[in-house]
Amino acid sequence: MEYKFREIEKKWQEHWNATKAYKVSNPSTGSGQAPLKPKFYVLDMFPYPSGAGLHVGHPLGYIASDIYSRFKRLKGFNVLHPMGYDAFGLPAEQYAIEHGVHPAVSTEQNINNFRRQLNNIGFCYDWDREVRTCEPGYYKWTQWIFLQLFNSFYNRTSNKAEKIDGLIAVFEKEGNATHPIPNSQFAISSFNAIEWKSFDEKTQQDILMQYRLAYCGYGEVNWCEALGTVLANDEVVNGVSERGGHPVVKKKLRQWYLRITEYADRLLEGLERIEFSDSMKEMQSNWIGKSSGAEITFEIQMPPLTPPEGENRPASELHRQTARASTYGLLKELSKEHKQSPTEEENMLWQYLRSHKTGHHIRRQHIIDQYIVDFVCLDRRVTIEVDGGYHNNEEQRKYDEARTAFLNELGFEEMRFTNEEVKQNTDAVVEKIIQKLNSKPSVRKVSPSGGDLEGASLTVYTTRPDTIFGVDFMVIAPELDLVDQIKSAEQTAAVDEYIAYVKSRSERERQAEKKITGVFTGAYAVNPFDGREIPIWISEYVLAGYGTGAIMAVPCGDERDFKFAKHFNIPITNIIGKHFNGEEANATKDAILENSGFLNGTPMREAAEIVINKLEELEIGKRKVNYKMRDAAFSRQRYWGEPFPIIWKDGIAYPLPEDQLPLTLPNVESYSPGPEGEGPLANIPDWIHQFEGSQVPSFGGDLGEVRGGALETNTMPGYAGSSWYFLRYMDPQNDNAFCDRSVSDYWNQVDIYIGGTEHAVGHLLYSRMWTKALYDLGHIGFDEPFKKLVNQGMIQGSSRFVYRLNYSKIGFELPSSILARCLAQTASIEQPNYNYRVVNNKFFLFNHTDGHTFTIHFDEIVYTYYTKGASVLIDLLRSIMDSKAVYVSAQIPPLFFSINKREMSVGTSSLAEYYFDQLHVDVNIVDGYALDIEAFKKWRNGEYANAEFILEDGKYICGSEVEKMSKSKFNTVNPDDLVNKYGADTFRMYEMFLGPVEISKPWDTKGIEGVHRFLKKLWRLFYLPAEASAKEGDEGKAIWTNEKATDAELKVLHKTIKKIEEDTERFSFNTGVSTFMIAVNELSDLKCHKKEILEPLVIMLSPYAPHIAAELYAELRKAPSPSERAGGEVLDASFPKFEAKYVTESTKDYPVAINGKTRTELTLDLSITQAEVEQIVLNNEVVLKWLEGKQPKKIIYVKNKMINIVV
RNA sequence: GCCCCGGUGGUGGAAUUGGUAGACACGCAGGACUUAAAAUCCUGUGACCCGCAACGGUCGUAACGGUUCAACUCCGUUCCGGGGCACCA
Repeated sequence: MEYKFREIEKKWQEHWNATKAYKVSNPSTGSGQAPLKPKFYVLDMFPYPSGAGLHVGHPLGYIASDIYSRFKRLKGFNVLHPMGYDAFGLPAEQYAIEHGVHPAVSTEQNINNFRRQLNNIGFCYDWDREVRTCEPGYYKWTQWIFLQLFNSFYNRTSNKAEKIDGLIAVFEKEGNATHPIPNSQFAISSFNAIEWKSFDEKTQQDILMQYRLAYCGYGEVNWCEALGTVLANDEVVNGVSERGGHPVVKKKLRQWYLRITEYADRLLEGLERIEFSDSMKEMQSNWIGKSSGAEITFEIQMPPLTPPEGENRPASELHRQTARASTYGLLKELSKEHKQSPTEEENMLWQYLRSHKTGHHIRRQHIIDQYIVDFVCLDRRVTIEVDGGYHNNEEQRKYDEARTAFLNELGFEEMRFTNEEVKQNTDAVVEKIIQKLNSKPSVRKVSPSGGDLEGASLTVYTTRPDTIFGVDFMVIAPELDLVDQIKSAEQTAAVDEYIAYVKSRSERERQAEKKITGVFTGAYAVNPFDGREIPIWISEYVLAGYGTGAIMAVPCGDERDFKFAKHFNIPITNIIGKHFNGEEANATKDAILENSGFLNGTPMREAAEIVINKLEELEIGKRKVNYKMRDAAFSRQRYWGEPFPIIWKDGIAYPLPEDQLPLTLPNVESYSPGPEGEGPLANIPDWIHQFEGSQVPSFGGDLGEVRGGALETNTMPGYAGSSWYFLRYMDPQNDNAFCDRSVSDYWNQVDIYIGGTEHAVGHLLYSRMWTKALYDLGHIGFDEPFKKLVNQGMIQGSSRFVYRLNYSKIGFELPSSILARCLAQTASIEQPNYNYRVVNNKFFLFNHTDGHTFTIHFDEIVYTYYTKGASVLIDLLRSIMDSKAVYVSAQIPPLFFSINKREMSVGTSSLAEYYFDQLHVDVNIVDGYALDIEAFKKWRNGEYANAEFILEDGKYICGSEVEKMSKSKFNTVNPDDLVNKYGADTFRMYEMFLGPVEISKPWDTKGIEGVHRFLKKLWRLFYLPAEASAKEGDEGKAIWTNEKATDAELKVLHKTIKKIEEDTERFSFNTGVSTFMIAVNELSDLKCHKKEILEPLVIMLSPYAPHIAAELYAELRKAPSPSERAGGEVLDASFPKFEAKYVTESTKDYPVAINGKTRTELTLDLSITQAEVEQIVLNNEVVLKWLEGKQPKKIIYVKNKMINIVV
């Protein structure tokens, strides 16, 4: 029998399909009996079913995981090894836009194609567990989990996600004192219980939105008006869209976010408990980017105020810091207390005065000199007091009068109200206040450009507060509103121009830019410690989203700041003495500080603490732990994604009740965005308003019911469905829960997760966060999804290029030189009778003295010269001249030059690059580097059917480059073709044989023959090859025997068992394959056809080459006598057991080195001692020769390794 | 620019913990079998040098430097390639 892989593979695939051989059952379902086997969960990263289908790069990881799954099954585990599709995504929508095919349709087709291709390769997936994120039965639960996140907040005290109802209860009892708002920029920072209750629903919900794990905010997107879409960063190149080159601008849109930042510490901590590679962990922790330092507030320089008499403080402090230094410390505490326990009346009034509601900025419990006032508007110099009953007594009145007088002196006018007034006539009181405020002149600081400087200050985050005296300039992100506020009149034009430039830049470009750019705003900040004025710049390298969007630049200690200072000639202060050489920055922490005011002489390492303490004491800064990671944007202005189960009414987001899920995606006619850049769903009013009129329960129950408003029109991003899919595989058909808790308790974490490093910081962080949130909320019992991660390298494509002469780039020079050369070669054209000149930069116009003229196109000159040669060109010209007829240039076919002919034809390589278009050509019509010209002419429906070629050595040699494997680069190799030609088993083993799973490498089909030969050689251990049969009818006879194996054969077997087991366990499949090859080579040499050896070999091989192994195993077991046949398939066999006794050796061939260089070999007993070794070695002929009579200094003997003699 | 990974014969790669660099395979060359081809088998194959030959020598893991009895492996610097950088998945 021959190795007929097609028959065998088809037979077994059908058999496994029919017998549901890969069906995996859950402990509590099915027949009910709990599996006795331990579980093992092997998972591949979720594929996106692209229209291009599977190429040979995809199955690399799938084959690895398949081998591992089958191996674990042989080892006695209940293995979960599912597959499904991350089916929502941009490409399908893009395809829909371009071809009008609904994404659901194209996605379905793509999936079917994927699945067919996967089945071809013989994977052991339990297809009953397949999931697709775009199916309502799946995204129902994506939406459900979103609602869990929406209805939760992160409790920083208990350090976990909790129901937001609990937070509301706390607010009602004690305000937010114990749960500060995560977003420090939010208008309301703190409130007490009374305040909370006095807020209207909108305000309350706005506040709660600041806590929710899934929340709504605003973010900038790349908006392309021409394409009518939001673009990804990598779709924007140099400020224009990659497709079409249309302008792209930043646009602020309402976006959903996930509050992943609250999990930053736990995501870091969790890394210690999972087996990811160190580099992967490093990438994640770099992404999270935890750092500690300080947030420092710098006042922005004001036009000088007249200081009160006798006061000698810097003007900059006077505006806001109105307290007297001597009593400030005491009053500060008192002020805080007052703020926390306001009287009822004060609180009532505050609700009307806060947040600029009066049109003025009002502060409460503010310290002015030695007094605390209830409210003050510093701008209009008005104080407001709400008096309680005790203000009626005489002593108090005197005190109040003195205080009023004193404040008047400082320029403040005082307003007094009684509690009763406030309580009974709040509106009138507020009205009075507003009138008063409006009537007073503003002492507001206005920047020269007209910007409002009231309260303007600059907060920076720094990890090096110790360098505060080395700050020579500030850099703020150009997009901060503050820039408009502070820019000076002179700098306005420059600033605006720069901002326009930055708006056109992607974030990536801004970070990667080597060129130093920036503009001075004209404003100055004031160093709080020495009053030094520091110029404020804007530059693209500071991003608004990082830290506070502003940095303090210390050029002597930071390379980037240093270069910036040098470039713009900003003087540099050296605070680190000899550590700074003026040539480059030095980020040392070892220096003793100089030029640093009160820090002079302090080591830097101690200074940071001192500065932070001082900042906190002066209330101009605070200790701060910062994360580079930002909250994850969780919405897309797209159609093909999960709709949000959210209804908007009056600016409040109401969650859809769970019984309304799934909220299904409607059909659309067009995929263009809504009028304001919203997603395409905005164009379907019927869908948006489907809950109009129906009642939607609102929050908490006690707020009553809300009549439905409009549905959210954004959709969820690609990572929504993929952040939790590994849970759905466990319980894919469950309609009552995303995954039954008992089921997830059984399958638990993914034991082995296989995928590429490109997901290092996206998917892997998001799914870790979702898992932690689901864990916190009690839905699952583990908080890390993936116990062990194996990285898979990319299989790159080796692209081939052809070089087409670009006629449109041919100017006057090249054809002229060709013409000149030809004409010079021959006198046969009567040159005196003809002259020629160039017309339209496209033609040569020939003039004969007799008046005859004709023109010939440059292209034809060039084409004729290169394809037919100089003499033909001359003949052509002459015949035109002779005929004296009107000449029309011929149609010129495309002309392709073999790679090495380009440069030779045009002179230099840069000219070659200019004149020739480099085009990708399908690698499948190139043999090595030589183009199959006939196939090329038929390629792309004969687009190049009439092409002509300039060859070298009779061949067209292509250019090549290693690139990502992609259909658009025509460098994909389809696994189907290879499976057809060599079989799935060969294909699987070859992919593994290419090299380590985790290494990227270009695909090359060449070596696949070797693997195929190996399988054929294996086959010949079982069946007599035709040519070896002694007599007719013997061909393909089974030749295995029941003879007892020899020691040598057993040694081969057990050596192989050990190595295969180790290699498979550590994912070293390439060495595994070569181990099989070695074993088969050795067994062939031994002429071993013994069942005792072959059966375990076949079992070991079955994870790698399941079809051939199944066939041989089945055949072995039914022959030679039927009585010996045992039941069971190779799938459920047991992995053979290694026995050391067959492979132990008593001697070893030791390499003997002199000074580290191996000179000879010695076979020594393993039990030999150092002294014996020395004796033997020193009597060895080769050793003696190398010693040249010298005494060895030392003899190193490492047992079972080597011997080294040091001379 | 920042972060991570990689670089070994003509090619893919092996060397698992610092211990004989190049396993296994492709390709190539030569040979056997054959009318021939395919298939199969055998031999050789890092570079250079010496030699009739056996044997032997020198160099060699991107480049340079260091640690060590010993470095592909550890450390430092540089170069090159790949991945990621927040709306590709």
